[in-house]
Amino acid sequence: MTERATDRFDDWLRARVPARGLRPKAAAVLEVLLSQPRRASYGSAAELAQLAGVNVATVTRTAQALGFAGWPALQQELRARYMSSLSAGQVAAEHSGTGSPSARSLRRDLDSLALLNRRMDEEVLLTIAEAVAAARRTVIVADGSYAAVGLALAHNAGLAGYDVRAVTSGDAELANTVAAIGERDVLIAISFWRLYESTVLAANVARARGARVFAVTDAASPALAEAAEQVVMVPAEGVAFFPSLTAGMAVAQALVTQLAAVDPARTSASIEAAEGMWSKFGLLHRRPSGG
Amino acid sequence: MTERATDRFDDWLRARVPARGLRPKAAAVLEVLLSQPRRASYGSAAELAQLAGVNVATVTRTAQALGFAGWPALQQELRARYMSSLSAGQVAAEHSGTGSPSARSLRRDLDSLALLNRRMDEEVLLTIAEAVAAARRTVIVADGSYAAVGLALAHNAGLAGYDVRAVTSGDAELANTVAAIGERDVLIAISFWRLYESTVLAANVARARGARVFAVTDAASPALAEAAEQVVMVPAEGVAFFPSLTAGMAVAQALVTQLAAVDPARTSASIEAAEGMWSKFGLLHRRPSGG
DNA sequence: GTGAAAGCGCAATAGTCTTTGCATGCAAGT
DNA sequence: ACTTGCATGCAAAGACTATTGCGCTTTCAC
Repeated sequence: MTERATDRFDDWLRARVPARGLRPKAAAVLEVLLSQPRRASYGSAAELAQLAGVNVATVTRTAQALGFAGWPALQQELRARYMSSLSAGQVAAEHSGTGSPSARSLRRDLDSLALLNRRMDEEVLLTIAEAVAAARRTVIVADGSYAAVGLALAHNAGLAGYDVRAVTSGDAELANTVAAIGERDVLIAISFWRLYESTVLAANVARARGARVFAVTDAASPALAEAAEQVVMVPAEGVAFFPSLTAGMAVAQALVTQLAAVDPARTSASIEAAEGMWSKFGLLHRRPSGG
Repeated sequence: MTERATDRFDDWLRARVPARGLRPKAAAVLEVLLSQPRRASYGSAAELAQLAGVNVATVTRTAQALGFAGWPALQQELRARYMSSLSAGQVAAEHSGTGSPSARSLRRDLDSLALLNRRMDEEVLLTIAEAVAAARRTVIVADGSYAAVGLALAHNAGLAGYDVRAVTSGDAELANTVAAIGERDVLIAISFWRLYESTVLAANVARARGARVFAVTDAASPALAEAAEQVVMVPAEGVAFFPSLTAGMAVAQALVTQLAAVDPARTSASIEAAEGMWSKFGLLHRRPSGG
């Protein structure tokens, strides 16, 4: 299957990690390699270093630690693997558009979503959806711009009839909410690009309290992966300075869709109730059924 | 099919050939570009020269003859074109309704994004970006689950150094904010599926007060289209009860990317300042750089 | 057949990228 | 508390890449 292509890419790279493991900064470099293969396969060592938040030298040393002669050697292998994982599927395309930043951004998101589509393991999403469905309550931790994804997830899950709350407004609220987490609860940590200290902390505390913890991220940081039962990897590479939230949003959407399928009756009832309320409050401009 | 994608790629490159044609050696270079795009997009000018049986200098001159500054410039365009022609093809893969709900959701989003990519008029995004850049302040109205898109837009635009605020917490706040809107302001209304009454009202009031009004929506409702100077149409069809926010998020991302390109210096400075603050406050788990 | 013009390779130059030696700071163990 | 070892950043060195000026060679016109 096509899905295996990217898996092979990941596995291949991970298999080269030496027995004694990787130092923190080297691990950071590896994360970037896995989460942004395109950029890594084209860019220079210096560019990669900046993305990983390390010095250029560390990139070279990481390449050597992975068993390559240096960065160019690693990059060459990377190119071959990544490209073949891309072209593994049917290649049919229609592509037009000029090089304006917005057009490039759209194209990039399309690429990322294609990558996500192939890489995504549905089993993981199913596991998370079932956990949320079974939970007493679900808390979503999402800081920075990722808050948007968390909010969307919480909103729609709520609509589907589940108690899902997004914590997005700072450490104080986060502390209070985490304090109330218990054994029958679920915590989902959403984090792209930069990992906030408080997110890791919240995940660890929740885990210690017996809650089930999941993570949605663009790079499997050891700190987060350790606390999480399952990690959903999402490409978040953007064309400008900002990581793209598009693929993350697609995952949120997929998760809610899966959640809605766990107990269709419950979801239908919940949505019907919500629609009733909308009408009652006169919120909508054009009504669902023209009423 | 593959041939179609390649045709596009070929056409684009051939269209850049100057009127008076190419000299023999330059034609040889072009031939290699067309027949081995992968190698060309990764390799150096010297490698390409060897493949074409010409001198390195000829490669550079051919790039210039094709209207690029030099080989690196040509290569960059080549990469973008070639890569997207490859991966956009994944979109055409398997339209079947099989698979888990989450997998279907991802596929649907992928389709939507492909559609968006084809239909999107970059001119509109450019217009909006420039309006926001020129505005004293920008207000984003986004209720319900669309609030997520609005928040993402506001957050990233803020990071890029512009005063963009999302109003998402109800009619009271909306009323207050709209009351402060003036001639030099911009309002962006985001609305999918359901159109909230208050959104239409806000758009009309802002328009009446002389602000520039734009809309992002999945269906051009007359009420909103009337108030808006430009309407961005976004596919938002989901597989379950919920409209998908993925394509909307992609538009937000594209918009911010375009905005960041309006005044790169301003954006860079703003982001640098933000990064400095993150370090100062110790928010991040893995720091950008140990320095 | 001769002169002019243009293509093209050679080689020098300027710039960039990778690697490595060295120093520093942190952490673990005595 | 001191020492030792290791990870990491800094900076210099070395290698490579792209571009451009220069001159040779081919081609076409008269």
